[in-house]
Amino acid sequence: MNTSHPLLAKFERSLTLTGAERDAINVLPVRLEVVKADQAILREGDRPKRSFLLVEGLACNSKVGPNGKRQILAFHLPEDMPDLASLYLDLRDSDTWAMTNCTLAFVSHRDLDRFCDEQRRLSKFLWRDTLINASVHREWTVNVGLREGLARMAHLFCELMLRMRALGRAKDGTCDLALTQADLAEATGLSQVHTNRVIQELRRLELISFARGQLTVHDWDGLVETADFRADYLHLPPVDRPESAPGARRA
Amino acid sequence: MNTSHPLLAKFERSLTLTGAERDAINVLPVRLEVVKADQAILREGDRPKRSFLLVEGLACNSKVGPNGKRQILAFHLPEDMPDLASLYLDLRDSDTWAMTNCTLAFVSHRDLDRFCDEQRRLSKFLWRDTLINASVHREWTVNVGLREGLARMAHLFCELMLRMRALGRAKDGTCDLALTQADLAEATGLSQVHTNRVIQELRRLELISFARGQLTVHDWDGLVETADFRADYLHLPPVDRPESAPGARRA
DNA sequence: CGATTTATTGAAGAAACTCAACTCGAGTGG
DNA sequence: CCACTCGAGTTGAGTTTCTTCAATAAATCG
Repeated sequence: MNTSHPLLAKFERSLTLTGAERDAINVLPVRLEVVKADQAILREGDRPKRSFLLVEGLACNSKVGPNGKRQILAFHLPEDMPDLASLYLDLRDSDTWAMTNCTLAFVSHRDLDRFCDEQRRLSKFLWRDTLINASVHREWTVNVGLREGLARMAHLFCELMLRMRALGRAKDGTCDLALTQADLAEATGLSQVHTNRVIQELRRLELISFARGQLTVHDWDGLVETADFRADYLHLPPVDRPESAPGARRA
Repeated sequence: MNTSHPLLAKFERSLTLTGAERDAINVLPVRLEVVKADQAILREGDRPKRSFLLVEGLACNSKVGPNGKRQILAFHLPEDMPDLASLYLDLRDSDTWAMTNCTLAFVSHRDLDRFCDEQRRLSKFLWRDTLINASVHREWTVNVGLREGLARMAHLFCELMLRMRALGRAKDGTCDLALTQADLAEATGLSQVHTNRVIQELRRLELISFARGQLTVHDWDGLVETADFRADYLHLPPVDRPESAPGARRA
């Protein structure tokens, strides 16, 4: 059981911390909470007094549209802070859902605000984190607005695989992703039926497997090509482990 | 000719500044530049060393998709800072275009970074500004992913009218918007032909007029309803002028 | 005024949607 | 251990929305 501060892992994945910075993080009071799968963590209209880091689990950000249908706007993986925005934007403008059982580390806005005043470098890193979020949103708009079904789904798989990989949670082109086809439909703006057909096509092309909450990329280059995927928008930290490509071609 | 600092107007629209804050802003070196209509201001892949405030004109943020088609991701009106993100996110992930002749006020990242360190309240306001940008991106994803053509276009008109209004640039439900139907098509992810038909339908329903770079809303409530529009996501400052609704019903 | 955008129209076709039924697999409880 | 249930995935068929192509009208600009 590791008792280190949940925020440490997040910062240390990208930064080399000074002693003072590390101390400031360790001193930041956090409160761990667990949310069951398919429960709302935050709702549109909420005015949270604290933000949280996703320690473990899979969450999503979504909005409900006219016909009652839901649009998923982002998936959140461990070390994400899906609600950092509420620190300086009182009113929540979308919902956040736990897709699996999630462990959350809450920090009060009061403490976080002071932390940002005192730890300028780390504050800028957090700001940057919210900017990357916005960049991902932009790419999703392109995805939904411009790409047809097959490319759209392929693009989503590319993003998820790379992000999981960056967290060290993908091995040999395989990672756990507890998503149903219905979830993928809501994320791509496609119907469930069409989502199913698109996934079948991706399988037929031998680009991926996706079943029982597990994604495997068989042909990374092929997937990237059908997705028109360029990873820049994710602003991922440079890969330090020399593990070559995310998945070998025709693995 | 007003010679006051371009950033002052932006801050003062939402905040009551202290003398020290006002001084800090006035001391911030800016450089005014003009960009002609249909010129790129920034490109994907750029690494700007300065950010800018849009002083006058209309700009947009966009990305080019697989088929060479362009998706517009946001429209930028005066007092916006379309590229504030580059302050803490080196690599530009989208293009910024001037849609009309634009006047830009550039501030170097070095100066802006120091400004943010020293002026904590104003720094948070700028951070908040980027968070609102992200919120708008989210709503656009919903727009493109969930709403059908008519509602999608109506939604865009609602947003633009409210934002122009918040700037005091709309009178009697009318505002100048130098956009072509092709621009609107790129912003909504619809084809030009379909965009044209959708706009005709909005006219037929007597909700709006849109011609020669001028938008008029004839029936705000009706437009809001067909758009499924809720303004929360814009996080607009509370309306101080008691000018009732943006446009009277069946004006 | 002629040239060049911008807007509009018609018609055929593609992509994706809805509805409805059916299969499959993983529990659960008798 | 088997029948049952329930969620997830799959299939077929008809329909809608939107696209593309191509041509025409109207507005704008030098």
